[in-house]
Amino acid sequence: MKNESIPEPSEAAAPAKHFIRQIIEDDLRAGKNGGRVVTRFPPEPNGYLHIGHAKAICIDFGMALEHGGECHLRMDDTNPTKEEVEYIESIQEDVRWLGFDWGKHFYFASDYFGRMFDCCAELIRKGKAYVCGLTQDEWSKTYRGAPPAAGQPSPYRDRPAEESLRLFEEMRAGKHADGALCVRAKIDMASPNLHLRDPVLYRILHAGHPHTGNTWCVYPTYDFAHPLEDAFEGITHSLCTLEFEVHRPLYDWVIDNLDNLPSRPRQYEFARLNLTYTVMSKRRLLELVNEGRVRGWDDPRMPTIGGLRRRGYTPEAIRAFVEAVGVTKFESLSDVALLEHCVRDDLNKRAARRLAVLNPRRVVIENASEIPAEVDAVNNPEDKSAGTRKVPFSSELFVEADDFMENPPPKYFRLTPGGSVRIRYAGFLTCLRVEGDAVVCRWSPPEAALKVKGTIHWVSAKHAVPAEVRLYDRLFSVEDPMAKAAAEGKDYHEFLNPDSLKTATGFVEPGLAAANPLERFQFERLGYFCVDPDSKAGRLVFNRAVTLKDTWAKVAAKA
RNA sequence: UGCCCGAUGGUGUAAUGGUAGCACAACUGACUCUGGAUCAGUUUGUCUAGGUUCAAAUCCUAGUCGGGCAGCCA
Repeated sequence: MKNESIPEPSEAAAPAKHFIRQIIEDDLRAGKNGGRVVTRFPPEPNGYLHIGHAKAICIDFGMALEHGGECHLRMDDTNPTKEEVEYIESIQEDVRWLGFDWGKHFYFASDYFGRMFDCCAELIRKGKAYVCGLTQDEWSKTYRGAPPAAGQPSPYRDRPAEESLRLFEEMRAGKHADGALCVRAKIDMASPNLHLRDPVLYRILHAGHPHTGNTWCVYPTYDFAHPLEDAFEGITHSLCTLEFEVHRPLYDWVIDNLDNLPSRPRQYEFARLNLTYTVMSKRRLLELVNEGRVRGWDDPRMPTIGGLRRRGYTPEAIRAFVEAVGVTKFESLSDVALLEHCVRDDLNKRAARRLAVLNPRRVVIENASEIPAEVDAVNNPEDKSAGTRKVPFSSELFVEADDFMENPPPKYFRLTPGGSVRIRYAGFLTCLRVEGDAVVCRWSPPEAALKVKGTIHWVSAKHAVPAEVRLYDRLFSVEDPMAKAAAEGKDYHEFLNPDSLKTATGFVEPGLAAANPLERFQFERLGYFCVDPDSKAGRLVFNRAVTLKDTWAKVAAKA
């Protein structure tokens, strides 16, 4: 049935074979890991997820999904002094919203504390780890050393295994204060890679843990815990960001020096996502919230998943963006315009069209007796199945103030004195005169087929419903606020965009009064908008996700 | 400073020794009851210097620039 001369459409749509896809597919071809692909997304529950995490989520879950594997969601909670339960819920919500499913594979690193303790004891028994009594200060100032110079061995390095084992048990039993002792791997004090100079495997932390409570007062470090978590869960491809590259030899050391681990995971690193006109670090985002620069973690200007969701961005758009950005080891700065393109591209196909006027100008129709009571409007020209709706019409309209000019510049295609325009779905208006704040017009039916160059949107003044419309723009006015601040010795706050939020009180067509929170629409000729959760019956609130492309704005800006 | 990693148009990426391609952005034009969408087109690129090779973005060496590491953070 297939016509061989027509190329497979899937070929053109095939996603880029980035290096991680390449590795996974090579492994599969070579029959590694029994043909299984198991990945994991391991957030530390110490903050809200942002679009940078979305990239990692799409890669972690995406690679598994694409190759018939599974992806585990794992809370990497090895440091009770930094983590909070509050975030565990929101992380799950965000991953789910992005469209990914971990099935039954929801784990906590802390669930493995018992096994990890045993692994550490095994290393001690083998003479590959020891309990060290040096203070942090002594270690970093006099023993660790700084490359190219080698470090000096800890005086405790050759402590007999039995003694270390006994002390390790005492650490667990709570007999020692925070920092008094720690367990170190015995690797190489002369290594040019500092992570191999007897790194800490276990430390004492007398702190309540959000998940294990007071069961433990010794906790494994990331470097010891992570390879174990991966091995315990049978992870095949442990994908993380570039800053862990130098940790990989230690990751491998842990796995290679332990017997009876159930699997042999491999770590691969890719570049994290950076976006223009925003900041991405948890610390900076927290500052913006705490300083009241934004209204909260889910403020629609924030690059958090919660913020993007509230702004009206779709999971599909975010996933398309991540795919478009690609996966490499190059630390790049991606243009937020590409994200916005993905949002428009998705919403154009799916969002129902509605009429709304943000900055009203009153129009009075003189031949009121000739006008219809309502008109038919197409819900989505990109999707016939969306159907049509009735929109009430009357002799008094609101149009956008920008759509009328008494002294128009050249190439202005909208309403002008003596001129005519089409009004969307409802025939034509010809401007007769201006009377006070009102533009007086004569109405003509669609059949009149007046020759006009423009179409403007409108709402019937007596039927329209008032709405608060929040117009968002970029949070910062420069592409790379952190880099610019560093280069110019300034504070990044100086580059905050003072106009990142403008509020308009507009009017929307009456059907919109019944819209649900987070429902998305295109307001014709204006952009894509989303019902804010603040919205209530009688007090509608919309967020602008993104404007429509506006070529007139460019022409006007040049003139 | 030592080690590790990286460098392709304005931005993000592809090309796996054999015609430097795609997307976004920008700019033209066509079309249009959204100055939207769509369609057609244009501009712009292999960090530098050597080497290997019939042939180098790709391999080698050196340099330049950028990023990372030097927590008992992750």
